[in-house]
Amino acid sequence: MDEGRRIPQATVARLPRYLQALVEASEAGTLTLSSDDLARASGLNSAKVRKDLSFLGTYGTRGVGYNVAELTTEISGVLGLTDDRAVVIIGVGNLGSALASYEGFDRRGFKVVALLDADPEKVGTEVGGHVVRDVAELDQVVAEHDVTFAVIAVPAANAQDVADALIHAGVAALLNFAPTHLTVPDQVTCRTVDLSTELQILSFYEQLGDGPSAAVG
Amino acid sequence: MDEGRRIPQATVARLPRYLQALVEASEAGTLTLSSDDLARASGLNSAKVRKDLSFLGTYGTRGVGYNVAELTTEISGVLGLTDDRAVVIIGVGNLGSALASYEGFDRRGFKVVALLDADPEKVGTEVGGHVVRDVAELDQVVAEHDVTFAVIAVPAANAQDVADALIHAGVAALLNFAPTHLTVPDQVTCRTVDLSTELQILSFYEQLGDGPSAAVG
DNA sequence: CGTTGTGAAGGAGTTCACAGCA
DNA sequence: TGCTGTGAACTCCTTCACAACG
Repeated sequence: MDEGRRIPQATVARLPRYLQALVEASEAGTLTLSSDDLARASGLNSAKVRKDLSFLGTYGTRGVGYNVAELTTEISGVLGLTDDRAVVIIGVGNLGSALASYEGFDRRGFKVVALLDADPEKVGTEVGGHVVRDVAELDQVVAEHDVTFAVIAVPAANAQDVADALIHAGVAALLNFAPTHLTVPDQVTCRTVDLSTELQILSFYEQLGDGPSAAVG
Repeated sequence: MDEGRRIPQATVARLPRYLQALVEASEAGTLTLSSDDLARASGLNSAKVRKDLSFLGTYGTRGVGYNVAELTTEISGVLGLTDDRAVVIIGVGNLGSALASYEGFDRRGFKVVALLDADPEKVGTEVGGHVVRDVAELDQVVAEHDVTFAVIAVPAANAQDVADALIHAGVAALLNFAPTHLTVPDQVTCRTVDLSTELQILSFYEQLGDGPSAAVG
């Protein structure tokens, strides 16, 4: 209930994994999980799990473990997943189209409210249950649906311009799939996921013949 | 030229960014870049850039900067990007199809040699210039093309089985897009990229009204 | 008795600040 | 003079080990 603590970045990056393990446990009818159970499900060790969860407060019971329902609620709350969040996807190429049809968004409370593209050929077509709108309507769409999240799936050359437009429109969080660094003001959060970067990192460890498994984005 | 050094994980994860900045500089006709130039292009600071590059050896010239061509070769070499690597994609759903058509792979020396799926309806169809093959042919495909990399784009429930089959077939590096932790032996490298995890992390920092921008996978 | 919660120790990564070299 | 390369300080994260407690 209290929120005085500052949660370390590394811990924040792992909370989604715990959440997923909790959801799976819940679906399987499990009522409590020990730090060791959570560790095995997430590929971590139990000390790390306990330390991470201790930053959220005291939710475990000694000798028993963590209550699945209670911890699920707590982590969801900390991550800000209690209300649905409106998301727009910019760029309806291969990746943008795939993301538009991805069910994982809705399942976690992220509601895709619009797809936008600059290509007149694409505007008006239907993709993943949405009619593609013109990127020029961005401000309007953002205001209309109170959009806070955007997914950038445009070519690298246009990504910074798109980001600037999104920020101007009032979007506060960007998930960037363009293989380029985006410069954003402090109050805007941006994460970049680059597939070829991932493969290159993989390549390094592969040629080493061994490497740290795992890795969240 | 020497390779006695152990390169820190954090540095490895940033090398692709430098490589990208170098390629862009090269295309723009720039011959040298200072650590400060590289820092600005990658959204880092110059001390970090210099420290990172110092792990590769001594490639800079004091008072001048780094030779673009030379450093490009060096980083490519360290990442093991000198030869083309054969990649298979397992799972031809929305995401798998998008990845099959993604040009970023080829551009970095990763050659998609086959798409595989378990669904008989999909086997035989053409996606991104490849005829989809049956996942039962996995061993054969891997042997045929000397495949070392695989992209897993199947539902979470099947991901571990697919990973096991890939490892059995001799694949050494996995890029997993299924939202689940995969257990792999030490000599196999696995990275997981989960879109909804990314959004959840984003959500945390968004509600904070501020956060660390950037983030490679 | 089993499992959490946590100080303390240890390790990794970042930043500082400047000597050293072109 | 300008920029690299790097020891040293610092901050952040992980692991250990055990007291506290249901």
